[in-house]
Amino acid sequence: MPKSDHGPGSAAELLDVVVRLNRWVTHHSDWPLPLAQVRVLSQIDEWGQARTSDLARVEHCSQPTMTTRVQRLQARGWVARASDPLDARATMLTLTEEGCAVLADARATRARVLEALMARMDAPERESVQAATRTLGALLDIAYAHRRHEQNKTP
Amino acid sequence: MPKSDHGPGSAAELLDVVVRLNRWVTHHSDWPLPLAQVRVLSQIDEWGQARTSDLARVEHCSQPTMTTRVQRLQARGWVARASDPLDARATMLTLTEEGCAVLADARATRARVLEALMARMDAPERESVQAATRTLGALLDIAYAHRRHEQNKTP
DNA sequence: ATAATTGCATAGTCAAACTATGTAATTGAA
DNA sequence: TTCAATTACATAGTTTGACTATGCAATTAT
Repeated sequence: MPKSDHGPGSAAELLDVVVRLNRWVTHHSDWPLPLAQVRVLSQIDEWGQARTSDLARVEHCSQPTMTTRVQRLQARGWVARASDPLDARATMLTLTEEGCAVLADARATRARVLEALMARMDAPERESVQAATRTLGALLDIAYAHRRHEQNKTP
Repeated sequence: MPKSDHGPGSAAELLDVVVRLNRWVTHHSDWPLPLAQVRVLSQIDEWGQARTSDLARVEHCSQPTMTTRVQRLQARGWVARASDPLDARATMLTLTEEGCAVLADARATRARVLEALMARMDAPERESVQAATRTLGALLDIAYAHRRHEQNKTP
């Protein structure tokens, strides 16, 4: 039993559960690739296209670090670069077909681990999981909507 | 819109939501400490006490790496080591009072970010979030129960 | 037009992870 | 019991990878 504990239904508890679910799935899906690279692929996929500096910001790393990461992904043929017609300084990064496939594979590998768990649930429990997914999705929508209100912060 | 997509209510979607929620909270709570160290504290807290090699296993790193991490935590006075009376080779790691406080602080910092989000929800929505927390907790219970059945794997 | 800014790349330093190996304690077999 | 095998952890040395500082080219502002 953990020493520290928190009330039921609290935000802290949700975070705790989310972190542990993440960790469990990561632990039980052996994936040869560095997770940091997969996250970059995932971000580019989410945005359709992205700039190096944007990726550095969301990945919480410096811009040179992201530059080298992207170079590695490009060397593997998973990311393509095209110059932005509106701004010749910037380079728009997109996923290649192979990059999409690798990302899909990574996601499927992780999903299978979770599916194996859900297979041990009965129908109403699985329905609860789907409801939970929708609920957390709604929470994320609020987060992303909220983000736009605070984009002018002091650096 | 992302190129790759998956069906609603699927395990993949749950993982996606969970990862993004995690990332959003991490991104919006500025914490001066390396997250890897907090995760170690969290694991020791979860187990009450732990060995270096156990922590290395769950943290997906080599044993020497975990040794140095633990040494850093011990140097900060957050982790205490005691020799296992049943096995003089092993050292049992526990959280100190300060370590507990640091961990609680880290969790509270992250929780506040999520609470700010939930404050923008109405009562029934918050109730849904609590239900989601319980559901994912149940999923984790299945995971942890399942773990005991596969502890004799081929390395 | 020129200064300031922005986006990315490169250079160099440093922290941190890994492999290989060593030491001490425990377990098992002859 | 005694000696080999195993286990838990620590140490040494190498290498990967992240950061700061800086440079160059394109863009924006005055």
